[in-house]
Amino acid sequence: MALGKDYARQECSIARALEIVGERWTLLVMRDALYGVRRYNDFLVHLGIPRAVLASRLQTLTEHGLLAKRRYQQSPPRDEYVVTDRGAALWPALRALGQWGREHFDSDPLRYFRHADCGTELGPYGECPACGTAVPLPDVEMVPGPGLDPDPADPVSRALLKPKRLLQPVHIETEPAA
Amino acid sequence: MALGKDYARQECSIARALEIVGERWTLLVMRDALYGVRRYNDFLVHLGIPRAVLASRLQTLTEHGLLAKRRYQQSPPRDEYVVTDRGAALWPALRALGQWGREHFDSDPLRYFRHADCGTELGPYGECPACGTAVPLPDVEMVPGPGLDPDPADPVSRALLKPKRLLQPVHIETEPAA
DNA sequence: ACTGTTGGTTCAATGACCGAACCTACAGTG
DNA sequence: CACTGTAGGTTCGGTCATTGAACCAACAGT
Repeated sequence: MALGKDYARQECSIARALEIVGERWTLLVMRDALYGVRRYNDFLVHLGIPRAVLASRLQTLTEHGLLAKRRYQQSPPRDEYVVTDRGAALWPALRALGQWGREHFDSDPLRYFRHADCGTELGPYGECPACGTAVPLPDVEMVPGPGLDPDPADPVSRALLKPKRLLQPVHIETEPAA
Repeated sequence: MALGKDYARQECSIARALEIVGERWTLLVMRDALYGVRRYNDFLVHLGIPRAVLASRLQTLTEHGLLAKRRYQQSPPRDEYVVTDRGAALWPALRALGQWGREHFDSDPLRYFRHADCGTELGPYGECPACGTAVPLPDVEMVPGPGLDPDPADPVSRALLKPKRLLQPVHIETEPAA
C-alpha cells in the first residue's frame, strides 16, 4: 500500500487505526458507506477511484470488519457492502475530520447534519444540543448545504442531493430516456 | 504523494481535510506535535520515518498553517515546529480516531487523557464529564496506560512515559554516561 | 445473436516511499 | 589547527502502491 500499512514500532491507538483506514481512499469509501452507498459501481462513479483500488479497499475493510458483504440478489449473484457496528463507530472520527476541514478550508458548508427527531443541527461532537444526547446514526439526517454543486454529473451525487438519513441506502434513479 | 493529494471532484469537507492530512505519516506527525514534539530529530527517532518524508511533511504542514516554524537558537540556526491553532483544532479528530482504534483493536489502553484541573478522565468527545465543558489542550494531561512498553528504546518515547500536558514541549534527557 | 449491467482482474507506466549516504553549519576539545 | 559530534536537512537508486485502460465472466433482455 502506498500509505504502507504497518506503522511498526508505533505504540499508539491512532497508528493502529491508521493501519486499517489510513490508506488512500479508505476513509472516503467509509464516508460513502455511511452516507448509504453500498454497491461497487456506486462507489466507483461517486469516488472516481480506480477499479482495482476500490476492490482492494472493499476487501480489506471487509476483512477488518468495518463492512460486511451481503448478497442482495441471487442471479446473477450480486453483493453489496453494508456498514457494520465497527464501521459505524468510525463516524465520530470522520465527522470531526470533516468539521475541521470545513472550518479551515471550505467557505460554504457543503452538508448539514441534523437530529431527525427534532430537526436540530448537531453540535461539534455530533450530539444533539436540544436533546442533550448522542444521536444514533440512523437518526442523523443529512441535508445539502449552499456550497454543493446543484447539478452534479454522476447519479450518486445527484441522489445525495436529497435530504436523507445516514446508513439509509441511496436510491439511484434510472435515467429517464427523454 | 503516495496517498495522492488530490481527491479531485470530491465535494466534501472530509476530502478537503484528507488532502492536507491524508498522506502517510502526516497524522502521526501531528499527533507527535500535539504531544509536545517540536524538533526534526525528535520526530525522526520517535516515528522511525524516512528523513526526506519527514522534511516534506513538516514543510507542507507549515505551508497549510498547521505548524509554524520558529527559530529557537541563532547559532547555529535551529528551528522548531510548533502547533498553531489550526493544528490544535485537529485534536478532536485525532482523539476520535485513537478512541476508535483503541476500542476495536487494542486490548490494553496505551494512554489516558485527563482534565488536569480535576483529574477526571475525558469523556468520549474529549470533554470533561465532571466540569461539563470542553477542555483546552494545555489542560489535557496525558498519562501512560498499562499497554505501553515501560522501557522503550528511543529517548522521545521515554520522555513520553511521564505524565505531561499536551502541547507542553517534551524534555529529552541527555544520556547519562554511566 | 447481440447488447447492456455488475463486479471484478490484469497489465504497463507513473510516482511516492524507503533507507542509506552525503552535505552544511556550527560547537567543543585538545 | 584537526577532529569529533550534533542538528537539520538533500540526493539517490530501488521498491512498492496507485493509476487508467483494457479485458473478462455471468447473466438479463430483446
